[in-house]
Amino acid sequence: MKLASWNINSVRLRQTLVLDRLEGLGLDVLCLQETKTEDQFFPVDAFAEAGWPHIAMRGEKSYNGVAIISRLPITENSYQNWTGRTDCRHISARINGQTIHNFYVPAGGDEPDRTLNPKFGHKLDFLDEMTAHFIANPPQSSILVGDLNIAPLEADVWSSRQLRNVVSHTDIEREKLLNLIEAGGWIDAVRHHYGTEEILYSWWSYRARDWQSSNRGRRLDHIWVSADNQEKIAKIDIDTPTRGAEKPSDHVPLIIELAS
DNA sequence: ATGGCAAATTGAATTTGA
Repeated sequence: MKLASWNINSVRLRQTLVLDRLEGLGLDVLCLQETKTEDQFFPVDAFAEAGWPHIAMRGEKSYNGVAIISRLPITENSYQNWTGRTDCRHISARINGQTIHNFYVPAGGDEPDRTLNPKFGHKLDFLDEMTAHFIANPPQSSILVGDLNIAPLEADVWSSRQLRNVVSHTDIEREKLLNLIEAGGWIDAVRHHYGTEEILYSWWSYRARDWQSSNRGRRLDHIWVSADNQEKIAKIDIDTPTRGAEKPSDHVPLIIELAS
């Protein structure tokens, strides 16, 4: 099974980009985050015509929104309202015997202090709930993907020292994400494939004059697999060139090929 | 350690992203 995860930053604005970049890759499943549209406006016909007729989505106006788009039938799907909100940050689907979780973890605002910044508290609570959930429900034949908005390792950011107090790379976030992987029973498939030293990014800010030459990236997007899937990881790709497309998303697609 | 940007909404300015 071949699966991609991509924070698309508006699926309606970039539906042509998605189809252009991903058609021809032989993808079975495409997981999108930040679709930024209500379900009634999701471009389902365009995906169906391109060969992905099965869609499980959860969107709202303006913000957030996730979708699992599949060539293969979706046998069941569900979602959870994490931290008691209905803000469309999670959907899961069962496809070809695998349970696929697609997450958009809160960005967390600017100030890394939950007493000053409720958004940071929301992010930490979200991670705590995810951890408790997967401890109580250990994943099996499962894949977890998404924009988790945390770059946990030194080699996940352009400067660990300069980003140590910047939301996405603070100690508490890094600890919570690594604990979620460990205690939650997940394998970081990207790091399993590339090792912990190689510098890897999945996001580059829109604000850089030249994203490529400044190259101040962060690995905020992730693909994890349950332990029973570890030996099936056949290939991992981070599609960096997509950041250089016309009207790009600030995130690039991550692709995993899992042997069946 | 940001920030030079971007998208969606509501109506040129605001919110959010990270």
